[in-house]
Amino acid sequence: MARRSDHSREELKELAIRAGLKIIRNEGFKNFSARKVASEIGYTIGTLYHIFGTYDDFVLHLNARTLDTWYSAMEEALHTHKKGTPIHALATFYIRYSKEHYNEWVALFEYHVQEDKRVPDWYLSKMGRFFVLIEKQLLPIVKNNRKKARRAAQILWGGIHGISILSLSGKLDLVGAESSEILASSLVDSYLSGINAEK
Amino acid sequence: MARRSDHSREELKELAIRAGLKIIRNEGFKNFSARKVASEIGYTIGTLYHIFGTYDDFVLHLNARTLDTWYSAMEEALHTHKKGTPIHALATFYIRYSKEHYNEWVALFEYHVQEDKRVPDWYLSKMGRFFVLIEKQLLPIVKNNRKKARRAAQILWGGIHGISILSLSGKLDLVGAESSEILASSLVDSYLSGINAEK
DNA sequence: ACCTGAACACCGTTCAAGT
DNA sequence: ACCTGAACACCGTTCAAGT
Repeated sequence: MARRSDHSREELKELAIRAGLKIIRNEGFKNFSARKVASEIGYTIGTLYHIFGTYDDFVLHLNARTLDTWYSAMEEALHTHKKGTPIHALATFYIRYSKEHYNEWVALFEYHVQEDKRVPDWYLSKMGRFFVLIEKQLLPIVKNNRKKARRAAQILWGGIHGISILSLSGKLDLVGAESSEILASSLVDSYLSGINAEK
Repeated sequence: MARRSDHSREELKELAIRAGLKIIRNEGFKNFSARKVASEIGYTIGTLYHIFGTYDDFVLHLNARTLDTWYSAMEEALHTHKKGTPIHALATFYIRYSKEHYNEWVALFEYHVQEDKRVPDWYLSKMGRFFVLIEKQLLPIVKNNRKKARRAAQILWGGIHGISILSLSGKLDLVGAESSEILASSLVDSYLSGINAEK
């Protein structure tokens, strides 16, 4: 038994990615497995390895898809936001999105490749787009100082990310529960106001 | 065969925690398993479950130990720092510590309990101490406004945490590599300067 | 060339059975 | 009461063997 030509390699890849994200979404990353995906799409585990090489590569492709979806939604949010600065719109969107897509978001940031292996460049550049987008919004605020904008983008993105993590993993619960939206927005306020006070 | 009274329940617990942290430290959280700990301390996997109840509870106890060690070191850092503000000292210490104890730190923040289960209160209060410590340093900066200090503590801790994560997981690599120390320090500078500009 | 499925070396979890 | 170790239902990974 072999050589079912039901699907091309590309179709198979797409099938596996969709099924994988569906499992992550519905059952959480903790209950995700390559074997579950195989059985879901009606192929064997061997085929999945034939396509993706290794478990880590498979997850990387799933996360890449999540990043693509996320980035599109973020651009959309940027173009349609009505009130507040673009930076506030992005911060608010981050918090809301990570809450609504909690399970995909966990897979995205809780998954670390082995210490000896490096994250591939094509994946890093997908991450990089987010920083570029924020940097662009920051430029007019810092008088077109690119270096300053770049640094601010990293700090703000990291900061909002951290607030989101602590909040979603329940680690802010005991500390007096201001919502992560308020914290993120307050971070943006104070940080931007501080960055302009310096000369 | 049974009823070896080589160790009391408490001794066994301590043995397991030390062995567990050793494995995490040396081989990473990804290669950690309860079975490895059992074989390391010369007991069976059944005994480990007898003591800790479940895998999740075991990891929680390991992370609790990490938090204790970390908190002590942080207090120490606060009392011995020479230059800069206390907040800067704490921020710098966070970055350095998470880098030096990377594997334990991954176990600490990459591990999420099941969505339906809540993080137990005794564990949350261990997390809470960090916020209290920061809050105390912030109070004089915000004119003894407790609410403001509390919010600032959450934002700064979250922010530094996020910068640390992005940096350690290699996600800032492509974006132009300013060190996480500089980013964290810059966050503190601008944020505190911004928080004081508001009235 | 493409896909299978068995084999391997692991997991967490449970629990009847020993002393 | 304390601890064992086998059993269960899973994993990721590999690869000879089929068409």
